Amino acid sequence: MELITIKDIAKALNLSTSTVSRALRGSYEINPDTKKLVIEYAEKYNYRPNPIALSLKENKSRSIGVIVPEIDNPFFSQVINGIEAISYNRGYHVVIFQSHESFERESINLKHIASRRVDGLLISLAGETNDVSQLKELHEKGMPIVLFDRVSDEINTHKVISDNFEGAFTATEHLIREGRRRIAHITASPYLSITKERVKGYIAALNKYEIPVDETMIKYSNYSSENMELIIDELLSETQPPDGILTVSDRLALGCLATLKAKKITIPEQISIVGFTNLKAASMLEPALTTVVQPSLQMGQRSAELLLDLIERKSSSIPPTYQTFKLYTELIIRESSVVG
Amino acid sequence: MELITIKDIAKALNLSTSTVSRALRGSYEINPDTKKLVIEYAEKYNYRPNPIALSLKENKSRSIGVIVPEIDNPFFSQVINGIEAISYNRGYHVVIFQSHESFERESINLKHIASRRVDGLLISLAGETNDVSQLKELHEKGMPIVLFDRVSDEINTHKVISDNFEGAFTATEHLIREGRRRIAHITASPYLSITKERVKGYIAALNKYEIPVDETMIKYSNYSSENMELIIDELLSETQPPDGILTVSDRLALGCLATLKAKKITIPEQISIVGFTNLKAASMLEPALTTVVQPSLQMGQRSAELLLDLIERKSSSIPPTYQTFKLYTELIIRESSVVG
DNA sequence: AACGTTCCCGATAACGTTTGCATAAAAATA
DNA sequence: TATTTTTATGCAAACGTTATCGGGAACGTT
Repeated sequence: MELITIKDIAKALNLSTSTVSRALRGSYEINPDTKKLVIEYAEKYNYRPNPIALSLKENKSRSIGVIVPEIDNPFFSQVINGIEAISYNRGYHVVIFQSHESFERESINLKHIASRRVDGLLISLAGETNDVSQLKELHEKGMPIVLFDRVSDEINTHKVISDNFEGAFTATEHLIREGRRRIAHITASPYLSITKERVKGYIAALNKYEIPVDETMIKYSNYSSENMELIIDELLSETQPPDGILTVSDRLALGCLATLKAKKITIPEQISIVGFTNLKAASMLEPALTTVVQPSLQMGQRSAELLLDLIERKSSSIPPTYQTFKLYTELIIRESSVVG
Repeated sequence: MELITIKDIAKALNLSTSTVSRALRGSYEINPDTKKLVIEYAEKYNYRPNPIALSLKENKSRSIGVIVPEIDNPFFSQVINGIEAISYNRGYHVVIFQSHESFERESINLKHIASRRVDGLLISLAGETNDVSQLKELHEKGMPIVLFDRVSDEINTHKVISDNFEGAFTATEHLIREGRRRIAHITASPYLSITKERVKGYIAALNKYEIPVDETMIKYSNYSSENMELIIDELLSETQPPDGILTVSDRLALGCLATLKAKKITIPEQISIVGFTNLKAASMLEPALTTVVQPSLQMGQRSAELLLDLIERKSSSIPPTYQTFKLYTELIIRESSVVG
C-alpha cells in the first residue's frame, strides 16, 4: 500500500510541502503553472490525503459509532441501513459495535468510543443496562450522542423512538375488539424504555375496555427459546389461560409462534397473536402474523441526521435544544389475530 | 470530550512527554517513584491514549472495512455478526460499507478504503460488478483482502465460500427425487461466483438424472419484486411450465413464495420450492420452506480470522499461501418440496 | 530612486504519540 | 580522588497534514 504523500510530491517537484498542500486544495496564492504541475503529479501517482493525519490535525475522524444489541436482528439491521445511507451521503463512516444485550459489553464498547475514535455515537441500550452513568458521563464530556429505540430519561440529548405506547395500545385494542379478554403480554427486559412504554400502552387499552389487569399475564423474557417455552407453559397453566398474546420483538414473536405451534394450539382460534416485528416474512408465516411495524429505516435515517447535525454544529456556541422524535408505528392486521 | 493528553500530564508533573510515555508503558528505565506518580495522575484524570495519533505513528488503524451488498439481509447481517465477534476479540473495529449491489457504489467505497483508513478489507462483491480491476489493484498495492461468499477468480487471496455447487446439486437432486422433472432455477446476477457455481450444481443434478437442461428455465433476477412477478409469469406461460423451483437468496425465495401464493398456485403440489436462504422464519412459513442453509456466522468468523492473520503477518517476509475455504451447506427439507 | 503592492512560495509549528540519542546526576569502581 | 558505569530523564525527530507567518522577487506608483 505504498501510498504517496505530500512530502513525496514536494520532494519530486522541488517544492515545499506547504506549496503542494495549497496547490492541491486549489489555493489562490499558488501560481497556476505550479498548481497544474502538482495536481498532475498527484493524479499520476494517485495521491490520496491520509485521513488519519487529517483526523489528528482536525481532531475529528469523520466516523460515527453505532452500538446495537444485535446486528443480526431485522429491526436493527434495518436501522443500520438507514444510518449508513445518511452517513454515506454526508461523508461519514459507520463503525459497528454489538452489546449482545450485555451491560458489560456495552460498557467496554463505550470505553473504546470514549477515546476519540469516533465523532459521535448512536446507541440503542442493551437489555441488561440499568445504569447509564457511563453514557451520561461520556455525553457530559462533550461526545455528541443520539439515542434511538431503547432510550433513557437520564440522558438529555436527542432521541428517536417509535410511538411504543400507541403501538401497544392499538395492538391490544385490536385484540380486544376481536373479542379477546384475557390478553397476555410477553415483553423484553423490564429496564428498557420500550418495554415500559409498551406495557403502559397495553395496560391503557385494557383499562379503556375495563378489563382487569393481571400482572401474571405480563412476562418479561430474555431472548432464549427455552425461556419462551417456560413462559408459555406458565401462561397456559393459569386457571384462566390467555386467549390473546402481544409480543414485542421479532424474536419473541417468532419464538412464541413456534412454541404455540409445537404445542398444537390453534392460532388465532385458541390464542390470537400480535407481534411488534419487522420481519419481512410476516405476511407469509403460518398463520400470517398481525404486526406492529416500526419505521426502522426512518429511525436510522433520522437518528443519523440528528447526530451529524450535532457533530457539525458542535463548534457553534448556541447549545442545541434536545428533542425526542416519535415515529409512528403501523398495525398490520393479518390472520393471527382475526378469527374466521 | 476534554480528554487529557500525555502533554498535559507532562506539564502538570513537570516532566517531559517522553518520560510520561515511557512511564505509562512501564519502561524499566523510569524511576519507580516517577512511574507511580505518572500512572496515578493518569488514572485520576482518566487518561486514554489517542488512537488516531497512534494510528498515524504506527501506520495502522486497528480497524477493518467490510463491504457487503446489503446490511439488511439476514445472510449478510449474520456474516457481519461473525466478523464483529472475531474482530472484537482481537481488538479491531469494524467499519461497514454497503454497495447496494451497485458497481459504482462499490467502487466509491473501495476508493475510501484505499486511503488507509482501514488495515484490511472483507468484501462480498456487488451483483453488478463485472470488473474487479480496482479491487485487484488495491490488493496488489498491499491491502490485505479476504473475499467471502461472492468471490472472484481474478484476485489471488484468501476466500471463504459456501459449497454452492454441492448445495444447488443436493437441492436439485432432492426435487428430482421428489418426482419433479421440470425444475426452474431463479438466480441472482450472472456475474456472481455464487450464481455460476449454483447453476453448475443445478445442471449437474439434472444431468445425473438425464433430465434435459432448458435454458429458458434459468432466470437471472435482480432483487425487485416486480421482476419476480415477470419471471414467474414467463415460467408459467411456457408450454411446459415448471413443477419445481430452486431460488438462491432470502429475497428471491420470499418473493417467489409470495408471487406464487398470490397466483393461487399450490405449493408443493403444483410447484415445489427450495430456497437458498438463512431466514430464521423459514420453518414457520406457509408452507414451511425447504432451504439450503449457509453457515453465515462461521463464514464471517473465518473470514475475519483470515484477514486479521494476514494483517498481523504483513510484516513477515514469507508471503502467505492463499487458500479458498469451502464451508458446507445443509439442506433442510420441509413442506414446500414434499408432496403428501 | 524609493517606496508600497502583489504574487508566490517556504519555514515552522501544531495535532498526540513513541523512540533513538544525548546527558546530567548518582553510584560504583579503581 | 579520579574514572567509569548506571540510572533517570530530556530533546528532537517522526508519522502526514494544514495554517500562520514571513519574506524575496517582480511589478507599479510617485
